[in-house]
Amino acid sequence: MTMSDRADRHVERWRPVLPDLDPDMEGAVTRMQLLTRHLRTVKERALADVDLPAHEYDTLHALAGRRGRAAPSEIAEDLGVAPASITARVDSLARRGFVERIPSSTDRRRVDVALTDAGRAAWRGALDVSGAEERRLLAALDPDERRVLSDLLRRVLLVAEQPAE
Amino acid sequence: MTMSDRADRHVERWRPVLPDLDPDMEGAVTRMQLLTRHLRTVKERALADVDLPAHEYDTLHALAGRRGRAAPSEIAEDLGVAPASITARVDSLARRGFVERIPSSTDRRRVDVALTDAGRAAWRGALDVSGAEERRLLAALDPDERRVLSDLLRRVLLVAEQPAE
DNA sequence: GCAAGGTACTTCGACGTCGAACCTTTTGGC
DNA sequence: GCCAAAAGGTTCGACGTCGAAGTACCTTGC
Repeated sequence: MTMSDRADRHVERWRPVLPDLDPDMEGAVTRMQLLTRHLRTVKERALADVDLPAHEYDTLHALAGRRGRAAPSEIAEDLGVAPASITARVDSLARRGFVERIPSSTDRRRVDVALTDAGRAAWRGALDVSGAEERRLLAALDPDERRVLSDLLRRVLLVAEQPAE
Repeated sequence: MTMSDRADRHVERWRPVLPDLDPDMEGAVTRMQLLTRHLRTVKERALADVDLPAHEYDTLHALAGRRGRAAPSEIAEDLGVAPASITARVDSLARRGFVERIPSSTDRRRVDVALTDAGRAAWRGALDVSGAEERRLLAALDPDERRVLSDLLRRVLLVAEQPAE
């Protein structure tokens, strides 16, 4: 006697139209999409309180994951966005003093983006609020269940990484 | 001895920087995000082959889920986008003859959007290709496992639907 | 040593999205 | 009945994203 969530209502609404819909498949996919979207919007709101657009925070985060220094193309790769998008992000962050562009001395095509002290501080300050909702949601499961969830998703993701044949 | 996926590598790369990261939490969230993004891009490519932008397909799909007729605000609600975005979508679909705008006779503020025969045919034609990747990925799990996955995700989503306290 | 091709980043133009403002119509109080 | 408030849809302007073109530089092969 567990409660219905929005995905259950979604499946219920579609069943009359598409009778051979697998409720567990559609349910799982729908829930992943809803959860991903939910986490994104809650994170955006939380970061707005710290006056940091989500895409700028993500850029700082990617930099922090590379020890504070990376090429624009590396940031783009890590974040899964087009390299062209990084230029504007770095422009804003540089204007705010959170990063600097450091031209490479060995290869003059390259530009390293480096986190400043202020940038690292801004990142650290936003780190907690940005992940708070993830922790709140996953607290619904105990550690063993989270392991099971993570393992099931790994098996699905491995198929996604396999190029369709 | 199961294989590593991209989320495992992600967690591995971050552990030195953030030692108190829970691998299963971060892994589960990262996998949901990667899977959602993967499904979106594969769907977009598949629909492009049928010459139908994903956002237009989604609009047809939402209409089909309402028996072929709905108000713009209802479509927006179902798709989780702003009502303002629907106007342009309906414009394109109407130009292609897939929907028509039908002014309500009882409430002259309202405009119903109605699927035409051509629109329903386009939707039906795209329906298979749009869901193919979901079926391919989830075939990695057997039916019982999909049920477990779906149930775990439901419990997480139910917390998301609860307004933070 | 030099031309051809590749690489790294940026610029440009088109597109989809959104919140806010706008216009019309309807509803609710009085 | 009338007038203020709300509701439905569209328009507007700003923004972020992307692919493609552009620019500068490096590397490879001869």
